[in-house]
Amino acid sequence: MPRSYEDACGAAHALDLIGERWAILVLRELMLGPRRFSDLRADLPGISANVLTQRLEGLEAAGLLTRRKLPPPAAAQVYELTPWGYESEPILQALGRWSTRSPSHDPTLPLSPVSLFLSFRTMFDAHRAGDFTARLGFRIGEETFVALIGAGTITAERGPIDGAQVVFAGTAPAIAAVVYGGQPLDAMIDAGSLSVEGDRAVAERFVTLFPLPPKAEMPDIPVRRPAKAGGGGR
Amino acid sequence: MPRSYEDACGAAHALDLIGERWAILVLRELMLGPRRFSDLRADLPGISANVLTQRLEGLEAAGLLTRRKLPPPAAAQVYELTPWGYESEPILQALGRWSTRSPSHDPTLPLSPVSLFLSFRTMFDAHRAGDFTARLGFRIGEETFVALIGAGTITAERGPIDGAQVVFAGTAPAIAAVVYGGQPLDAMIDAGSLSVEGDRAVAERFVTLFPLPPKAEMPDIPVRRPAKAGGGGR
DNA sequence: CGGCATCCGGGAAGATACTG
DNA sequence: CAGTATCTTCCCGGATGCCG
Repeated sequence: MPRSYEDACGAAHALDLIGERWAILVLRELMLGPRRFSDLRADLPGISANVLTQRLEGLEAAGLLTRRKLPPPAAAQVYELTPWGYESEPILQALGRWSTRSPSHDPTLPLSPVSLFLSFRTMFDAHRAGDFTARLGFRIGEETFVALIGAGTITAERGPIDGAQVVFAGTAPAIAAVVYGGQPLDAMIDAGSLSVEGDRAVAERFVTLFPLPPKAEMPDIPVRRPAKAGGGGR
Repeated sequence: MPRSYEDACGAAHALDLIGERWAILVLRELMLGPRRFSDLRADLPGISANVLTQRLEGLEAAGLLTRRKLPPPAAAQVYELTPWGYESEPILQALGRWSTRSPSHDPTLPLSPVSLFLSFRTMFDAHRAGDFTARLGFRIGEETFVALIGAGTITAERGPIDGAQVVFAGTAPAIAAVVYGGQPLDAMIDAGSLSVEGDRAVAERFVTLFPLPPKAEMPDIPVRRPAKAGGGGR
């Protein structure tokens, strides 16, 4: 572990383990189950192969994930979080919940499917859901996900969409635009960005269950003078 | 903001704002109220002045802190979190709570006073406290802090120790050794590492209210072969 | 194709020295 | 005390190539 903070504070130690660039986002992509190297790379736009390799090695050495060989014929290797690795989800939730108040957040950026479903877990409002009960399916690319709502709780995970009352099909950003961006479902469907099959009323209700808090106010920043010569060297 | 993750995920955006090295620890040191540049530097062992300057500028630009001039005679400048900045405490708590299960955590490292009191807020166990009520004072160096326990909640903040039933005096690591390290209060007092004045029974009860979870199990790491020649280059 | 190594350029972090 | 300037070191990110 190069460059530790050398600080007994728990937060500092956590950052020793997962504070390097991309590390937390790698955890995010593994939070809904094992993935392959190229899956991770595809859903972490901008990461380079060598950095991903380094992070996977570091997280493995820290005991946060293991690598497993899938049984033949799919002789691929997959990376999977350890139980302790899965326990890092509250960190992702705290980061995500806090940043929704950021005035500089840009919701038009790319969004991975895993991010979307973790955001459902994070932003679900039990009070708004009341005694609403539903089983929703989502088809995003080749993958399917299921959300189960009931008793004021939500589960959101990878899984088959069989038995869902309603199935959304589209990209993660398109679904996010409806749930978080206030885009009307009709408009998205008419535009061909999204398709919804099954109980439309359930779909309409679902998209109201994830309210965002108001943006934080930005203080005036009194102008910073651009550094004006002086100072020494060695 | 150089080097953004370009990802609409809330966690990724949070890391754009506070993911740089030291940034979260700067927030930590400001979490209990305004501090001066040299205070921050003293409690962030290892940070260099220019990096601290950069972080303060970045966090100010992001709207997380403001700088204020204290009124004369103390014409010093202080850095203070904005309301939104204070709202980042759950991130610190999630990091800290999660890392207590790390097998590699070293509690003998240095610990700042602010870290200690934030850890009280984080690790307080309401169930263990039951209907225990107390007012505790802490003297650490030149600073004093107060913890108030009652109705299954705790407050821990900077403040005068007047009216405390018991006053601890010592370093943050010494107090942590008793609360988290299982060191008996008597032993620490006899060794001169700590002094306790006032109601000893209250002190003894207090140090039992912050239990640590069990360490995570480390998976076997199947040996990584140390790279065996080959590979390319340009 | 998946995974990993190596080389390179740029930039952030760390250490040190100096200024107002 | 509160920073700023400079130098060095190391990490990140992109490109390329080898290997199973």
